[in-house]
Amino acid sequence: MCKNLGYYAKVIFFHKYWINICFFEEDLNTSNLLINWYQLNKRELPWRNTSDPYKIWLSEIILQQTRVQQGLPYFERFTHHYPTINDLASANEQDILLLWQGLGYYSRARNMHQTAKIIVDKYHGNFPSNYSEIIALKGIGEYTAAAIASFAFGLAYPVLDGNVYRVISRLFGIEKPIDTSQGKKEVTEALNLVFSQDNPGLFNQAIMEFGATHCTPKKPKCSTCIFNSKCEANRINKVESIPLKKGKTKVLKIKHTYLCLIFKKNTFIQQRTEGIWKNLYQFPLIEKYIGPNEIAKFLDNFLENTSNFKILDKYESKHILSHRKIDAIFYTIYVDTQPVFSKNNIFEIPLTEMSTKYPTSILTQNYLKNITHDQ
DNA sequence: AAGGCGGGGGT
DNA sequence: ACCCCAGCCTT
Repeated sequence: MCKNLGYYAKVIFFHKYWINICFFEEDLNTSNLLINWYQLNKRELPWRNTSDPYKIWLSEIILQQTRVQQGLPYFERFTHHYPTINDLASANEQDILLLWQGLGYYSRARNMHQTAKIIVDKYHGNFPSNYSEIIALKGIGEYTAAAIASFAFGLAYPVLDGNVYRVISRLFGIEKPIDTSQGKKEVTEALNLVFSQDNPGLFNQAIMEFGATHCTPKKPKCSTCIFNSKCEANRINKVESIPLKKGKTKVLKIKHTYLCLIFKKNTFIQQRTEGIWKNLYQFPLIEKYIGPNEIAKFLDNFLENTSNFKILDKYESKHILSHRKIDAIFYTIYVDTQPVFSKNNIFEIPLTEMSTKYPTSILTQNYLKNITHDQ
């Protein structure tokens, strides 16, 4: 009786997809097909061979909006430097950012550090084991909470990431844009129909792996697919256009000029305090293009004293991000007297420490590689 | 609901 | 060029 009520509720909600719903209600082995496929085709990954919630959490934070291939070396680095959550909690943020350097979305590292300290202080180093406490932690949203809950503690929460959006929307032929609340709701309901309450962790791993390596965004392997006969997107020949997104991330074009002043093997840097690359370090920045003949004027603005200078190098580079396109110029400038900056957030370090002790953006790292290569 | 937040790889 | 990736947070 209850089962019937649930069934009709689903059919009513999915009136548009009712044929598929009936099909999936009858065929209860969709999750089994996925799990069987997974056990035959899964990649060997280090975080799959542990039940340590710390390692699982660490891997999930690293993998947010990040491909396995890119995150893998970072996972190895972090588990090597910080084998337990206590090690991570007692580290300082600068060292953590240094280890995170190059991975992007640096708020992940800052939030991870904050959460580690909370788990040590409030939970005595034991990762909380229920969903509501897990999702309350900084940097953990619906996806990551479900992943940790199912992988580490065997709790029945389905994960919904980019892979799952794609697999489910194609399987059910959902054409509503998935970056709308309506589209998200439809995918969530459909996911609940095929989710395995008995093997939540295995099912979650399986459907994500299937999306990552088989039901891929471009050129999915439909001809050898376990769902070839029941995939609605395949049936109506819309695999390439599903899932649909409204999209429209606009790219801002901006120009940066960095002044790398060098005085007796030392240089001068500042820490960013907000926005992109927050808490990372950089050479003094002017947020527009400065020509070589304007350098004198800007040095006067930056410095309280005057100095003879010589422009050693002009390094130009373009840096592409998902929401920025930065045209940057780096000037390498030798000065012959000790600079005194009028801005007090600029401080002096040995130039060689810029690439070893201070976390910086890839943009700055590319410049550093360039000048050290020249010398 | 929309926009900010990195960097790399694929097509 | 554009799209996407084991998303989250703020407004």
